[in-house]
Formats: sequence, structure tokens, C-alpha cells
Amino acid sequence: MTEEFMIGELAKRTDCKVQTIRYYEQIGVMPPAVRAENNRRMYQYSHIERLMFIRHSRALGFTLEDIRELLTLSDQPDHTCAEVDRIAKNNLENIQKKIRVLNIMEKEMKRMISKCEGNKVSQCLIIKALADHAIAEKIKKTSS
Amino acid sequence: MTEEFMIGELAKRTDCKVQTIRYYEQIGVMPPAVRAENNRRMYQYSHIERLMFIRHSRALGFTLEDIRELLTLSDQPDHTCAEVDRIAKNNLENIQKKIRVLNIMEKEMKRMISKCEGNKVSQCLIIKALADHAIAEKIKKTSS
DNA sequence: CATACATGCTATAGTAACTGTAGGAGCAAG
DNA sequence: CTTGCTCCTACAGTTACTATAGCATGTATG
Repeated sequence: MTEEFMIGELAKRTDCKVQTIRYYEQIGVMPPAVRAENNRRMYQYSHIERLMFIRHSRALGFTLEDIRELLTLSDQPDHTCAEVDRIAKNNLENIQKKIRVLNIMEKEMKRMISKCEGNKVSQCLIIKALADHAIAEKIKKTSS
Repeated sequence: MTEEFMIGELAKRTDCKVQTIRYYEQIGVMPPAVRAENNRRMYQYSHIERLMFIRHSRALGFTLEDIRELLTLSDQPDHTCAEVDRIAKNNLENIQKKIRVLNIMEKEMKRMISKCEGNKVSQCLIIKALADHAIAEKIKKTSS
């Protein structure tokens, strides 16, 4: 009745590497797989769903710790989703923090590259800029 | 004449942890420090410069491998700075790639959060979105 | 002079999220 | 019967640090 398949098939259907699936099982975000007689992991559709949830969440920047929590919460249908909301908002903030830092980096890199005129290293303005400037503090302020 | 100081002082003056300096020495981006009689690492002003170069470069997103190359190049004043340019441009591209991915993540996260109305987990649209949507492919396309 | 505290040393493990490899077993096709 | 594919376990490697253990040395204070 319920279609069963092995790890390679699950990997294909979720575009996730076999080792990654085994890793997820090991750290407990995927349940311990039921084994066939020959010791091979057997999966069903529900595992595709769960793994998809994990991969989508990862693609959105959630940590595996976040995902562990989200999965626990999604198993408690009557719980308020305030926790879910908190985790999601926290993730959004982290993303925005990274964007702010990267925007500064991008600006600085563009500035440095535009100034360099392809001379010798001794006159290279990129090298000079790296030795001199105070970008580190800017980023420190921004990311806090 | 030339002022000498120990690792803690170097750490303070560069805002870099002591362990990080030792780590940089270990992997060879900082030179093996000259040791005092009591085996302690002794530094001079030139080490501040070099370490600053490293920290600035790291703050701009260069990898330690990039930095290793940049340092080698900066020791060859007569070499053209074409290589420096290439490394810098590559770093800029990596930054821009990350920004593109993070912008998509941000948009998706905002959309998800805005839709959720603080109900029960069973109706939580964040959980539903994580189970369903196809953000992963978007990001895959973008980052390539 | 004794003691406490700060700083230094080495060596090793831990972090995040995988990815890759070694070495071996089972199974189908040619 | 051999080739090739997939599966298994267990462990090492990646990046850039950070932290810890256990010990030695140096300085300041009572």
C-alpha cells in the first residue's frame, strides 16, 4: 500500500545528498529510519515532507537548532504560534544584519577596486587600502 | 630602540584575540614570532601593521587563503597588481552573490511573517509556508 | 618572603552544517 | 563471474576561529 523507498530515492526526490540525510538522522532532526532486513533505511512520503521542511527552512537561513524547535512546535497543533513567530522574526533580523554588513563590504570593495589602476603592487591602492582603513569598526558598529 | 611587546599587547592594539594571533601564526599568515628567553612571543610595530592588514581584509570578507596570497603579493613590490585586482573582484562577486541570496531570503521571511496572525500552530502560515514553498530553487538559481 | 593574580605557553576539542573518503556488503545485469 | 551501483558504518576534513585544561612565569601586595 504505502510506497517505500531507500535513501537514494529520498535524496533524489528532495534534492538533498544521501550523507546529509544520514547526518540529519544522526543529529535527530530526521527520525531514526526504519530498517529493512538488509539493514537499509526505508522511507515513506511523510519523510519527504519532513525533509522538505528542513531544506526549505535551511534555504531561508534558519539554523538546525531553529529547525529542531520548529519541528517540535509543528507537532503541537494546539500550541500558539507565538514561538514560531519569534523564531521567524529572529531569523529575519539575522538576515538583515548580514545584509547590512555585506552592503558596507560591497561599497568598500567597489571603492577600492575603482581606485586601482593596474600598476605595480608597490603602488596598488587596494593593498594600501587594506593596510590602512578602518572598515572593521564600521562593521562592528553595524552588526551590533 | 625598537619597542617590543608581548602577545597580549599586540592583541589590545589590534583588537584581535590572543588565541587568534597564535592561530594566525600556526597557519602561517603571521610569521613565527621571535621568542624571548622565557619563550614568550615578542612583537614590534611591523607586526601590528601585518595583523591590521589581515583583520581589515577579513572584515571585508576575504578568506584567509585570499589574504595569504595578498600578503605574498604585497611583498613583491615590482609585481603587477593584476592578481590583487583579480582577488578583490572575486571577493566583490562573492559578496554580491551573498547579498542576492539574502535579499530573497529577507523578502520571503517578511512575506511569511506578515501573513501569520498569531493563531495556533495548526493554522500557522509560517509553518505551512516552510512545508510548501519553493524558495530553495529560487536561491539555487540566484547563487549560481 | 609568601601568596594571589595576571599573563604566557602548548595541546586539544568544540563550533555549524555539512562533505568526502575508506573499507566493506548486497544485488542485478551482462 | 565480474562489473557496477547502491547501501552500510565510521571517521576525517572544511572555515575561522574560540574555549579549555594544565602548567610555567612574572608582578604586585601584604
